[in-house]
Amino acid sequence: MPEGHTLHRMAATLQRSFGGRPVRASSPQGRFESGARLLDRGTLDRAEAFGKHLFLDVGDQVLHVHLGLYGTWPVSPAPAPLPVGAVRLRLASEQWYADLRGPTACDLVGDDGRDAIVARLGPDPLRPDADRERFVARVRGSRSIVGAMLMDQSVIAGVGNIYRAEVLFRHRISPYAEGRAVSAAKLRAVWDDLVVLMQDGVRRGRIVTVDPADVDALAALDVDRPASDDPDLDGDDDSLAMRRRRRSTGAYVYGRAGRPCLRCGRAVRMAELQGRRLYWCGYCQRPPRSTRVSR
DNA sequence: GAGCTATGTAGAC
DNA sequence: TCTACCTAGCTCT
Repeated sequence: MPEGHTLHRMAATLQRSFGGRPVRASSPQGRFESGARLLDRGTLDRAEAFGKHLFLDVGDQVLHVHLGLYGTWPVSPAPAPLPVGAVRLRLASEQWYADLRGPTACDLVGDDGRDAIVARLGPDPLRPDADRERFVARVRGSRSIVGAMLMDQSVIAGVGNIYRAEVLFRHRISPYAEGRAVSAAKLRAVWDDLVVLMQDGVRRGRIVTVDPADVDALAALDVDRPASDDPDLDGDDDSLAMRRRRRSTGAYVYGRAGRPCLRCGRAVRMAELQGRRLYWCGYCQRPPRSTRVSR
């Protein structure tokens, strides 16, 4: 779930639900008991995200949360039920409660700790104070491949595996192109696109990278077999069988290994890069002649 | 219900 | 480079 848009949305939700009032804090799991005691009955002054990091100012404490791969922190209407499973931190008010589960980080870091974390991060496309040119200069000044740089949080904060794959496809950039080989104009276009896509992700609460004009064509590509092959598929489009068949991920290339590229029809490729799965179209995103390597 | 996988990162080696 | 973190949605049986 959590790329940068998730954290920005979460910050806004926490601010809206708990902001300006004292909160009750507890650690039903016990692993954050001392921290929760320091937060308890403090007022949430501000919740904000930098990249994939979330910071809450509660009283004189600064809470730092990173959800990692599978952390969650949904806000639900009170009354809070008895905690189920490993709830690292529960925030509660008369109207709302929020159970934090499975985070990579949940610590009290203070202002200095927050500054140190933020200083490690590159510009975040979702923050109005972000410096696009810092991102462009960093990529242009490197021989690292752009597919790796987009996942490097010190280069650009908040982008994860889905936005990486999709934005590179949208701009027909090979993930294996060296940063210095990508033009500044293209990198500015990538940044501007990420701003739009990620803002949209904050609004919707999910990642949508396929242009409306392409949605139907892509969904058609991702139906496993034509409906005529199977009498069970008769009926409306929302039949269970149809939904099971429709494998569309809502992405151009992410999660579509082996399926046809919408633009050229060739199979979308997948490779492991730094322990993460990388998806791209080997034809639409082929590197420029001068830098081409066999892949 | 079991098993697999994932939008991530830090620390050990 | 490998592993821990230890959730939740999906697929398979």
